[in-house]
Amino acid sequence: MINIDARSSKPIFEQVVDKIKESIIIGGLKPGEKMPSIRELSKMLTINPNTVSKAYAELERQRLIETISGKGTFVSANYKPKVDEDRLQKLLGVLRDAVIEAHYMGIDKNKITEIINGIYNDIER
Amino acid sequence: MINIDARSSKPIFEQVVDKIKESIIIGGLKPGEKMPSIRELSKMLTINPNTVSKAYAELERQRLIETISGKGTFVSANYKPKVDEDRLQKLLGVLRDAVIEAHYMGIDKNKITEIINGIYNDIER
Amino acid sequence: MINIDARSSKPIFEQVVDKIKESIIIGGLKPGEKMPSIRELSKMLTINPNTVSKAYAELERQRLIETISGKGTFVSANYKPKVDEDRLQKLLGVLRDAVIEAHYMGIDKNKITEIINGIYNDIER
Amino acid sequence: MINIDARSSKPIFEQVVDKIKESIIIGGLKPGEKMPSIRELSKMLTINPNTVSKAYAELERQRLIETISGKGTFVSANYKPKVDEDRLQKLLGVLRDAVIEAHYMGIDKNKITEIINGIYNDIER
DNA sequence: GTGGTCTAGACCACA
DNA sequence: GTGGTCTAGACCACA
Repeated sequence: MINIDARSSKPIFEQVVDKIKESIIIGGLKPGEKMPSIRELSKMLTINPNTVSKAYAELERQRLIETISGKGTFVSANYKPKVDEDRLQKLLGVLRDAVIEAHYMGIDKNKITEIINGIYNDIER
Repeated sequence: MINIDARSSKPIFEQVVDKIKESIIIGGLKPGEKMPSIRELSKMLTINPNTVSKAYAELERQRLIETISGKGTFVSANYKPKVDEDRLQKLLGVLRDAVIEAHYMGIDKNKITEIINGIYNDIER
Repeated sequence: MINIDARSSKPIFEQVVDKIKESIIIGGLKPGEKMPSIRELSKMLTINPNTVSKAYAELERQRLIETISGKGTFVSANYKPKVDEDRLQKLLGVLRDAVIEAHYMGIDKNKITEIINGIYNDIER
Repeated sequence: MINIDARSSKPIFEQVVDKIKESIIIGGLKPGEKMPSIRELSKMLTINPNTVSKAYAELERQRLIETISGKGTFVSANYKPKVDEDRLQKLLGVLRDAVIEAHYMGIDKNKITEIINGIYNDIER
């Protein structure tokens, strides 16, 4: 289930994008499966259809979902990982900042490793 | 040295905050050491003094630096890690999103662990 | 043979129109030849009959095919090129946009000329 | 100058994108130069700011322009052509369709070559 | 029913 | 002043 945190500084459309990406990994949404329509999802999340539309557009750009004209939106059946250099640099930056942030919270390397392991346990089966 | 990327989507004041936090960990800035004044740093980075001011305010809020009126700003000599629940949750969220993002780039758990190790090697001595 | 890409942003009926126009040029469909019925073609392509109907209507409007009531639909035997001003302007616009797009992909005039030649080799005999 | 054709089937935001791409090639907009702000351009074209915003977002995605937080949007100083396979296939498809369309308008290979030459004369100096 | 586009209007953080 | 996000509401082509 997708739950939106309106107080978060992360934009709503981005929360939707991230939650859907997570759902696909966890298996809640399966390759080829039909996504809820923009109108349906906007009602489920009580957010504006335009916001869902923006999230879907971003997911389509990343090739995670595909739109079939007049029929709806579907989880891509054949996603291929892409090694975009810019995205990689951004990821490295985010991880670096996270490690620094953790340090000032008293979280050391061992605890970070534990956390990462926990995330993988949570996501993979 | 601090280098700012004006084209980044990360706000400049946040870049300054993060770079200074990194400097303190790496040891470029030492506990008790005097920080450059707002005017000095704004000239060094060719950014607006208000932006530096905002960064310093944030660092002070986090107790990483201290301003002694009439004397200047100093790296805190006795920083104590704080485990604010909100900050912790945010960190967990960032790491989770990073792992998901990595997954779609074809970066698996082993590579993430390598990357984390690399960051610690880079930061700690 | 006609292959339809449901994921394409080009509407299916337009794909059908374009493929048939191409078939006629290449010679797969000859002047005077009987076209498959709407129902037949819709089954062959596994698309909605309404969609084929729309495509046929467009082709008939362009005088490329003719329906003889009770007998079926036929490739026009005596097509005469028309230089509709609107269509010409549209074509010029499309070509201009294509050249601009090519430019930003690092494709120069010589390569464009090669590509155009390749298309004519592919289409004409 | 950018002029919008409201009756065109090409979406307004796409017309803006294409016109700006053309302007950059022709030299009306130079690398590093400041773009009109979203509000300014929306007034100039008498279209909604959101529409301009969408166009700018697309141009930024294509790395043709860059946003500097709080300062505005600028033409990228160091654009590097990208050879995205999907974009290339789309370009080939567009050119193929254009050639077919031209054929039915009585425009042959020689005339197409003339037209292409004309476009390059118009665009390059 | 489906997604795509557009307008009008508002709010916000950043510099 | 600048761009980014979001809502409300409308219209449209496609299947």
